Amino acid sequence: MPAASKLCEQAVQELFTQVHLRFTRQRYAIYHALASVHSHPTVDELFQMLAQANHDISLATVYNTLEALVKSGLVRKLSDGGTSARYDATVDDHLHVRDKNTGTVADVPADLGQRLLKTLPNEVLKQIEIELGFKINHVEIELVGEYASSKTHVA
Amino acid sequence: MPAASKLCEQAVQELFTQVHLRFTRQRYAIYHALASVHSHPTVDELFQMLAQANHDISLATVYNTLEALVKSGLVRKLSDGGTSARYDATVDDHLHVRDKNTGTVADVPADLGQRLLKTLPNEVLKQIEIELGFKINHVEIELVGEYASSKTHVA
DNA sequence: TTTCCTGCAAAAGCTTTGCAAGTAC
DNA sequence: GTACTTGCAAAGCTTTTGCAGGAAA
Repeated sequence: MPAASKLCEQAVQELFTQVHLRFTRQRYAIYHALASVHSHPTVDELFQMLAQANHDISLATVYNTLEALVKSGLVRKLSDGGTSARYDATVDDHLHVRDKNTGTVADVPADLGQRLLKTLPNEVLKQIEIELGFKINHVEIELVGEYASSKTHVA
Repeated sequence: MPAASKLCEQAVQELFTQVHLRFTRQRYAIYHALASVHSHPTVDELFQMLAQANHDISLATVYNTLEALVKSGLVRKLSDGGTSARYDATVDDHLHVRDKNTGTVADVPADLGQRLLKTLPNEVLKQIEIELGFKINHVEIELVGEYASSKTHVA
């Protein structure tokens, strides 16, 4: 499993080579930023982060690169509840928590997440694949709700 | 649980009253269309459906109404993998299957879905709520993959 | 050298909004 | 009668695209 454990240029370069992606300064910056951060940023948030870190990069490149990373399977595209997409450099199955009020997405601590994921009965998933003629690539679980403290603007 | 089992005007009107939504011809048409259909349409798909059924309605109203329905909890907003949102009139927890290639979302047959959902251990969910200070409103599970027959345009 | 990537700016989609007229309550 | 909805068109977002110059392999 190609986890983002080592983020030095060399490691990322190898990762890219494995999936036949050219290694560029911009792609490294984007992947590195995404893998270093625990939130699941939108394109624009990522763009801001990179801009502030003095990386000179264009918004279109962020879009293009993320699409390329998703296609290679190095990054996953998530739904935020709202208008724009969010991205996640962790591609193993894991749990997300989504705040209804803000759209932000956070990870559930690995141990708890695993406990929940491991309970999913494989034979049921297999049966779904057979009944629907559908190949499951991964399972996405989101706990939707709100933080106790975020009881702000609810209509 | 306010399920969309009876869709006559009266039933929907009651439903709306319960959640303090004014009952209008357009809102009825939108909710009825959404609840009658098994796919999980995008705003535009819904708008097309209504237009073809001779309902005279504006796109903005579809957006406004869906937002109102989501706020009242009568409808759920889903992520399609792509650019536009999808909507679902079934608010009980249930499983979705999302086709990577087309973005379409379908339901997993209720019996299979329930088998999977019932395995989720409540005590783990509770613990997540406590550890994160997060109130879980509902659980969203998506099986992402592709139909055996939809092996079309994959790069 | 060849092929792909980047950046810009322009275009295309999706969603929201202001406002006047209409409708539920 | 009052407050909320509708519909239109315009504005605001997010995302994609064409193309010329630049960089990786």
